[in-house]
Amino acid sequence: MPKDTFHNLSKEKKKRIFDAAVQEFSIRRFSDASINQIVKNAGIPKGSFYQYFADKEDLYLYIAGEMAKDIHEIIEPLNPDASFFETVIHRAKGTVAVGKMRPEYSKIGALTVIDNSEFMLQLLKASNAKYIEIIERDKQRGLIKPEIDSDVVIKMIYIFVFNEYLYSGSDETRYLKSVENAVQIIKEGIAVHQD
Amino acid sequence: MPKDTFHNLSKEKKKRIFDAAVQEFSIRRFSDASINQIVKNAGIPKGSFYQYFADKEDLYLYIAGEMAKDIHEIIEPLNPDASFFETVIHRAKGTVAVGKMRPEYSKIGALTVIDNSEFMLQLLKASNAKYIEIIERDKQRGLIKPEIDSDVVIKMIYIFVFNEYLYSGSDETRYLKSVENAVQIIKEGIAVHQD
DNA sequence: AAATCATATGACCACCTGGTCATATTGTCA
DNA sequence: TGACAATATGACCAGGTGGTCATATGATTT
Repeated sequence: MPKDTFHNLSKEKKKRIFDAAVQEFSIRRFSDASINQIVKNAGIPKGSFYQYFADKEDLYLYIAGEMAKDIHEIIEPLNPDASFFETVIHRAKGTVAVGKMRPEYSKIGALTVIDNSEFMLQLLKASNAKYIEIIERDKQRGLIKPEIDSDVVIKMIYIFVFNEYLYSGSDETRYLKSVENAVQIIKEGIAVHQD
Repeated sequence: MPKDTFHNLSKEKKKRIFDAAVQEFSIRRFSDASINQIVKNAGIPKGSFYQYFADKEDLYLYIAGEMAKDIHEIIEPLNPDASFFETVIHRAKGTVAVGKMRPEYSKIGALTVIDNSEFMLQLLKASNAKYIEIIERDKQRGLIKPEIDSDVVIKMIYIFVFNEYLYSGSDETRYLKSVENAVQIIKEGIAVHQD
């Protein structure tokens, strides 16, 4: 977490640093993002950065936390009883909605998919855990075949959703259609069909 | 393509360069691979490298071509009439087989999935084209629902297969099981079910 | 042997990275 | 005002990158 010196900064300066970091992390994945670039964008001296944050990971976690708050406000709440499939579509729509208001946020998310650093792996594992829970819950509810490997499903969807976003550019319609197609296929594949 | 000076080299020297490149490309994705490291591994001067190849892309394409020849010999031939699903499973088994004889080859393949450079995008597009054809053919044969977006299917599988390989480490059993699970799900999702 | 051409070589270039640290500046309290 | 602590600063470091090029060596031809 950021050091005290950072929290003591003026709101304006904190925002400048936040914005600079967001910009950099939305262009380059975490592993490739440059601290030099961030301090240049933020207009702060290099030495000051290390006065505020321990290192790049420290900064990233802070940024991720702040983004999560913003995103939470942008995305409309979803009925917690929604099925896994509904949840995924909702998430994709959320990505698009966020992408409209904060294009960088969605890009930062998408770039996680092509970062295989140990740091990112841990982060993603934690982040996907709640979706695994939803799948397991839907198995209990008889919505998803019990023999399905939830880990495989999550990975397929997570990886696809973000890869597709990464490469769709700004064509949101195409993106949502792709995701819906993918979800439809997986739904057919894992749902319990009532005859 | 490599310059004449490269082709004029002794077999031994060519092999040394090939091996060094394979080693580097199996550790770092194309974008991150270091020419400096390659010339060091190969024991050739930096200047000589540029005597042989125009740049890193030139080298990569050469390596990919040579690898393709080797792989073709390792993987047992598949009945060209095999369904798309059989083809994918066959490919995954091929990846494992290659991984046993030439572990670096499979790693190089897997690393393509986390490289979003323009160069790699073009390469993958070309490489996935033949699978798209197979899907389209299977639609004609009544094996796959005609409304399915073959592009989406290919991406889902390609991305999953290589991501999974990247993170499965050396656990081949787990890897093949994951792929089979994924293929099964997608098969359920896109196949025409005969009742 | 001399001249010509192909190739080999590594020092060098500009530019980047993450990180450090002595020094300068500012704020706070006595 | 003086003393002390907190913070700001950017020059600097070691190590990396892709790429160049003058020079040296070797092979061929005249």
